[in-house]
Amino acid sequence: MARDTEKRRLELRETLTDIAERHVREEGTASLRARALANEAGCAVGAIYNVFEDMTGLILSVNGRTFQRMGEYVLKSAADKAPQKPADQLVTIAHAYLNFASENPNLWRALFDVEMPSDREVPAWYLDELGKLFSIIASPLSELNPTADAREIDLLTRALFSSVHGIVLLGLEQRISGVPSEQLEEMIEIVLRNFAASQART
Amino acid sequence: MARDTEKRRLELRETLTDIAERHVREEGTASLRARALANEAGCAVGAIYNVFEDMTGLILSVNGRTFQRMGEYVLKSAADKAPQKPADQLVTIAHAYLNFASENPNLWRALFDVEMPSDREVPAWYLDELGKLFSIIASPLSELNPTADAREIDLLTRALFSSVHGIVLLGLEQRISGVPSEQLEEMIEIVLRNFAASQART
DNA sequence: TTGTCCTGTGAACGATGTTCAATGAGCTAT
DNA sequence: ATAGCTCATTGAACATCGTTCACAGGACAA
Repeated sequence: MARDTEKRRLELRETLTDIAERHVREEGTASLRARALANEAGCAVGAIYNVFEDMTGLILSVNGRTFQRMGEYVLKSAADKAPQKPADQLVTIAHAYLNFASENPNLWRALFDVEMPSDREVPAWYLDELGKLFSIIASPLSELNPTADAREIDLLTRALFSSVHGIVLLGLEQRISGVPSEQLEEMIEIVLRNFAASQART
Repeated sequence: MARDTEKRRLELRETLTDIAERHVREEGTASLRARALANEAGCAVGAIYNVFEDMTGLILSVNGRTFQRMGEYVLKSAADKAPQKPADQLVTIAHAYLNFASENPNLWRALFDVEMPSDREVPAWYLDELGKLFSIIASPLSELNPTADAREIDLLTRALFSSVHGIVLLGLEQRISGVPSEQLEEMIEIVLRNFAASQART
């Protein structure tokens, strides 16, 4: 019996995540409604709270999938163009990140829009996924600068990721930056290549 | 009579903006309540809507002040250290931006958190203020690269601003990046100096 | 059949931003 | 001074929202 309900709940979790994912993709996180979800899933509103802690938990579940897909997408992009010089790898990775974000703007934005009540802690897998992204960047960086120790590489990784993230973020917010998306690739390339060039001189 | 009500409304606008600014500074945009504001201002809830289009309009009013103060702060920081070489100017400006953001995290975040209904347009002064920030950056950039045309400078400006913005953004979101704030200055400096060095070689 | 769990239910709750009929203050004309 | 009119202000009412929890009803053991 216990097994049975557990299975049913797992299915409901997945069904709800499916529906929520579609909504977020099409309309963004802000338009998620508990009642609409329950309707489409054919369950009661309360059922959502049997399976998720709250709406934020559901969004985190959607974000889990997005992180997964984004990681695969970036890795595949890098693999498809391998072998490349480290600087080119960085550009490839960053462009893949930009591409994923512009093709899935709402899902991508949801990754960073989650409003966490200060008491609630970020799930461990969330930081894990971010760590994976970082490690993809760290690899060509170490190659580019073999003498740097782990702490330096870590710092550079976060700096570069944040930079590219910022360009993508303000770039997709077209109402703020007004930058056409072709130029975003150029901007990313400028920052990364300038960085790589200086790094090589060291 | 018409003059009188206009004056009264202007005062209410300012009073409400005062109160809202304090709330945002202390608790963030998410904790703004129309009823609480009306209470503290000693007016009816409806009065808010006589003076602002909606809550978003009020937040925009707060953001106007923040933009103002931030612009002055950044300019003053640059002036205090003048004269500097272009690369040093860029670092000074970026550090000032970081400083302002970490000293006023909630107010700063509010600048970019405004959720605009897709139909409503961003106020012109909003883009103006951003333009001012950009021009502060563009100046040392032109000096650094005198042969670049306006379009190139514009691109570089947005790229650098977005990069620094990204570092500040993910840096202040300590639960995501976990980067101590001293290292943020270092990260910014790395990106900017590497950029400036490559630029100088051109 | 009866009794005992336990699970899913959905009406109810407490907030929220926003609206709009009603109030009343202040000005004008007599 | 008084009556009448205009219009800004009001705050109760409305529509929604996420979230809860007393309860109904099904599954299983005795």
